[in-house]
Amino acid sequence: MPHALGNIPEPTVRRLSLYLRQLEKLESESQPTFSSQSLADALGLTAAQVRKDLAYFGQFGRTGLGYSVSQLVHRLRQILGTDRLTLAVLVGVGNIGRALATYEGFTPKGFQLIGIFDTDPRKIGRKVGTLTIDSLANMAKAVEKYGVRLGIIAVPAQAALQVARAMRDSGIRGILNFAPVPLSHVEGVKVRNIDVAAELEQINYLSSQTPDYQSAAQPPAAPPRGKPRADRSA
Amino acid sequence: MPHALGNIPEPTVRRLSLYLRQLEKLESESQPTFSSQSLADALGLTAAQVRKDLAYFGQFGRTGLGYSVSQLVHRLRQILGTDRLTLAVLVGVGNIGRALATYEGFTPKGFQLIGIFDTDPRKIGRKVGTLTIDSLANMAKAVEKYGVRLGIIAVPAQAALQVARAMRDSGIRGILNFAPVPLSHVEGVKVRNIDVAAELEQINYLSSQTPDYQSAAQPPAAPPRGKPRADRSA
DNA sequence: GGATGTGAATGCATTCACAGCA
DNA sequence: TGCTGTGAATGCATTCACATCC
Repeated sequence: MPHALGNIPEPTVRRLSLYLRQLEKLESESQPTFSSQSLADALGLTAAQVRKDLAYFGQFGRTGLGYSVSQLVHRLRQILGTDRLTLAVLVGVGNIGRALATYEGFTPKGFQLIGIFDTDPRKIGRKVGTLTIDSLANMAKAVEKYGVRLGIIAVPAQAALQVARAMRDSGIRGILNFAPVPLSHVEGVKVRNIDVAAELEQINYLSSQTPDYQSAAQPPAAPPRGKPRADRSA
Repeated sequence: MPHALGNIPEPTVRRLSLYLRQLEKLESESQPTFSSQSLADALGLTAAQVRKDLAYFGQFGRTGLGYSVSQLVHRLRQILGTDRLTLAVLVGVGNIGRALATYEGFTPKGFQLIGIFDTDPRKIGRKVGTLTIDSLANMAKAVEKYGVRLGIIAVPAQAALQVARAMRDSGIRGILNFAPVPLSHVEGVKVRNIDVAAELEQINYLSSQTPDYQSAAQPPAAPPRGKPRADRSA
């Protein structure tokens, strides 16, 4: 049986995207197979972790031989839902919204932005890339009409919650939120928050905890002997 | 003793930013104190978790009374290093880079972009916001001169690793990476990756695992009785 | 009564270590 | 020999539950 799925730990799911990236690279280099060790090395993880992650959704490797790149690419795309086109809308065409609206990275990954919305009357009607900014009031209609699954929020903080609910109520299933308010607990829709300022705070904290790389001009204080430790931050 | 610090779990650090956000909001509403419960509710976490997190760096609450908003805001800023100005540079002025260069969210959080760099000769010399795009070759000089701590990478995937190393070698301590390559294991510098396409994949996966909110017009299948569960995604 | 701080218990994710297969 | 798949062991983070104090 092709494994139950359904119960994969979140950290694993997060790594699947990384695996897919790396395997696509191998595919473009015509590498037919890979080992858990080689993939782990490329990403700074451990081989056991890679194996466990992949084993969650079936037995793909061949003992002694490794995994087939193309097979895994196929399966990972299936799991992440990028083997077919997924539609998305964007709300909020400010700085970040504009950048996202013209981002070329979506299409090759199986996502397509089919509508961009704002409430500012001065913006409505303007073109951004190939899309024309529409009134937020028309979002629900578009979502229903095209069966849009994902929403991207790039509005100011105070408007975010309201937009998130509107998206959910119109049938959207998942939200990527760039507004600096955590929307994780909005009921009925999966949200992931990207907060640039908060990320900077994190790095600022982390980097103040570690010694200066410069001052260790010598090989940076030989790692305290032991198996490679995976770095959690990713 | 004001607690050892130095050993705070990463998930906790990530939440500190959220706490700070929320407390700044309370401060602007002139709320003098808060309880672990109220903060937890606002963010979709549990009270015990908030208490544990805060207890990592001292005893701030008063039994029976709660915590002082202003005291905690002060301390959190200290910990996250946003009580003083932190300088950053940006490399790669494409779509996303341009948006970040004009993002107004940095300053109020204690970060300041002091230089933007690119390798494209057609871009060098152009102004973006208040800054003028400079040649990447001049980055190291600027970093040393001003003691810049943080770097933001917004270049194409294949250039990212090289830029990261250049940043590290010039003395930068932490990197926020928007290029779709994981740089987590670059030695000598703390990296956090933001990969928009990967985040969409995550949401796409997660949202395909849960039932449709619409079709559950009834109270969505009464949560299987139990204490509130914190949502990990944040 | 209300709310903190914290050991103890639980629950998960990671790592180990090895059997098994090509 | 090389490398997977996986139970067992470890290591952490979360949650519980309660002593403690205003």
